[in-house]
Amino acid sequence: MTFNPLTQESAIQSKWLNDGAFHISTRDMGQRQPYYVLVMLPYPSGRIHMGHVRNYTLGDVAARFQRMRGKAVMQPLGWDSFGLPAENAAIKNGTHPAIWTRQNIADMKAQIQRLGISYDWDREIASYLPEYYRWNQWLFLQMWKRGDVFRAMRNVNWCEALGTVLANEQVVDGRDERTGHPVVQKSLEQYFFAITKYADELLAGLDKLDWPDNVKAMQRHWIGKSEGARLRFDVEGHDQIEVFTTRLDTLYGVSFLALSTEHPLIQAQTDEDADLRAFCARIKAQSREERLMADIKEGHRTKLHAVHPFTGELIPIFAANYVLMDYGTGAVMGVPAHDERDHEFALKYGLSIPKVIESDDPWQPGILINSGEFSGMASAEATAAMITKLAGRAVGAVTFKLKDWGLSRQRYWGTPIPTVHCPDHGVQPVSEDELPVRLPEDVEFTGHGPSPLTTSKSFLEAKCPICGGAARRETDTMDTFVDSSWYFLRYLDPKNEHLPFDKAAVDPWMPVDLYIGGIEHATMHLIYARYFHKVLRDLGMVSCDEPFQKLICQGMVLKDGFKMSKSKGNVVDPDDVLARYGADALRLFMIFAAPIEKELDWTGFDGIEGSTRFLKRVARMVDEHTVNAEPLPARDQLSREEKDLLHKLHLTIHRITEDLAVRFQFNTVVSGLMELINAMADLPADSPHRAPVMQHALDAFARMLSPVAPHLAEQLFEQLGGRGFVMQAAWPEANPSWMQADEILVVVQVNGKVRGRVTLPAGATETDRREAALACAEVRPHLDGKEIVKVVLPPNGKLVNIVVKN
RNA sequence: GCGAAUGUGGCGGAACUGGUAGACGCACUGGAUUUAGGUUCCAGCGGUUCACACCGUGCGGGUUCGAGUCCCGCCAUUCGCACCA
Repeated sequence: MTFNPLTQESAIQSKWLNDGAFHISTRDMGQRQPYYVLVMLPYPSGRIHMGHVRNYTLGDVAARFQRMRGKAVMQPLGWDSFGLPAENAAIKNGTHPAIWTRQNIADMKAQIQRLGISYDWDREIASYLPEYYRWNQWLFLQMWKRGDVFRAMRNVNWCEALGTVLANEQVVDGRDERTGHPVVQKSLEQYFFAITKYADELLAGLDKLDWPDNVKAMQRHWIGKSEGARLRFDVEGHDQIEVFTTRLDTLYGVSFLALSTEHPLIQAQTDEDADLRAFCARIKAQSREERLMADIKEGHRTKLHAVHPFTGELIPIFAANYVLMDYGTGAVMGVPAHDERDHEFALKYGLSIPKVIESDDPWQPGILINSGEFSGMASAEATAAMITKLAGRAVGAVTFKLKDWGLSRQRYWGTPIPTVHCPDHGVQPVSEDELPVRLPEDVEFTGHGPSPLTTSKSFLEAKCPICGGAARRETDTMDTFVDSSWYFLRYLDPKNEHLPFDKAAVDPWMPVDLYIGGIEHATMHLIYARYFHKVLRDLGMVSCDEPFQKLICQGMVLKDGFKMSKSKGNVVDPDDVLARYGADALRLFMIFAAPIEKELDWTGFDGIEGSTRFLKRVARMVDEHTVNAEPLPARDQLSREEKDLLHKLHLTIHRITEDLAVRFQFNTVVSGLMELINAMADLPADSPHRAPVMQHALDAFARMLSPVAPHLAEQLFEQLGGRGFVMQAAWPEANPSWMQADEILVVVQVNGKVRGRVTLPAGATETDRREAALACAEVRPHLDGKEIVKVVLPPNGKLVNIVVKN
């Protein structure tokens, strides 16, 4: 049979689908161990790109390999199908987001199916469907009951001209990216998940995960745990100010307090201090980028003074642009001698810089000086002593950079937040039996303007669950990160009409054994999903602590060194490649061309031509082979070349198995297969037991090819007389006795330089090796006239190093 | 600035516990087959050199019988964070 992927691949795909070969359920798990392979929930943009192809191929190689090794493999796919692009498309084309989304999903699904990925499509989910998002709402209500949801004010990007809120990516240089209308910060009351309650556990849990170190480092940094103390200063004529500091030991070095411009005390002062008011207004007007770019510390001296708790000295209070309201207490004690930022600030405003720590590095802890009774103590000791002495005015405290998760979006295309606003009872959750709160259909997409939800009469009218009176339905929708924070659990029980999922359905499969996706989700998605999982655990809905045991982050697919993008015009469409070369060649290239975690450069079609060449060569070799049912002859009857080939075969089985199961180094799986084919091609045509030896080798080869190039592997397996699907056949086992060669090549070095090679029987002793090495003809000239100091014989038996001196 | 990672032929990369550096592939060169192109097959392919030999894994040092691999100090690139008190 010729190699003709374009016609054969779809036929094989149909056979798999008709046979239900990708289906899995807890019931038919039986004695098999579970293996859950997951790829990150894709956004249905309508077209797959090479990044998807790489991602899905990597997952499928793992899934198909584990299936052949006898695992019960769970590999689902679904759609992250809420979000802004659908609304933008609706504005542009006048198509309802649901129609656009449904069509995109259908298109992308067809493309993915042409790749031959072994997804169990019966588990497909889509977050835009009420059957899915009702459970977002249900989970929100459970979290509301537990106090995991709260409402608070937060700044949003507000465009007055359009009367709407914009996402960060819609704001460029302080203006709406389309219309150019100015955008300002406006405070709105919004919903938050109290993720900081779990900050400590989210940090500690990282240690147990088999994740890339850089991702763990990014999460640790994001959580940003910082240990120190909170300390209250008295303020003349006002309430106390609380500061957070990690260096309470420097307290005698305080020469000013710096407060955020948004700090309540500063805000209160703006009424009577016009200059301060102007300063705060100017700082507020600066965009985030401007503040970062400027990189200059600015402050404004208020008329207020704090009192030093030990010395009673008066300390000036400043409003300063470098103090953030949403970290710590929004106020810092300025210690110019021992903090770089405070130092810069003090120099600018002519403040004193008293030195109170003796240390090699002024910014680091050391021994206290000029600090009253604490002088002479080490920093750590002094901190503890000061807390005691301050008698309740200071307490040890921990602060996190992690912020509570604001989930409100002022958008249409998302999960409606299931609450109502009652004039008498405030914000109330709707009752569970009212779910789902559906998105209304009677809406128009006019372009910019308020969310269509705010104009839908049918949607807005609701009843208060307390008094039954008229209430206004909440028009905020949920961040789409909510959808992707628990979807991997819904896959395990996708049709459940009573719960998001049944504990009994998810426990056998969780945690996910292998999660593959891009590094861009290192913080947000991967922290939110971990948080949700811990909440679900505390709700008694799952048993394990962490959702994703092993994580692999694939590198990007580039073209000529650049990220593929429409604007650069360097996009290679996977469909074009599929149409010319077929799925197997594309999959093979994706696996072979670079290590998983590195960038993969699509250098042109040369690479995939090479993959095709290899597959054709493989197909030809099987065509030229005559199927043979004889058992493999005993080892002592085989020729030297036959034994060499079988030796190579079993070494390769061992290596490929390790690379797939343990090392997750997939590119060398392909090079191993290539080496094996090269070795088979070298077997002489007149080799005495050629047919049974080749049968044995080709059979194992077809099985090992199957995860990477599953279509051709099916065809070859059938040609070789295999029964059923190769994808359901057993993975070959490396036979340890065949991994031992009869003869060993021993490298002979003189003073560490390779000078010769000798071949010895496998059972050669150290003495044999030493003698053979010293007798080796190529080595003799390097020994003549020299004194042999010693002969090193490493235990691996593959090398001899003769150390000589003149 | 802080943190992390990575530096190996023309290119992508391999070398698993310190033990033959450059597996495998791409590109390239020569040859065979072919009317020709393509395909396929054979051979070559780190540098200097006729050769012997020497040099060679970012640079400089160290440990070792032996270093791409371990240690110290630089340099470069990439990524992440970036006033986090």
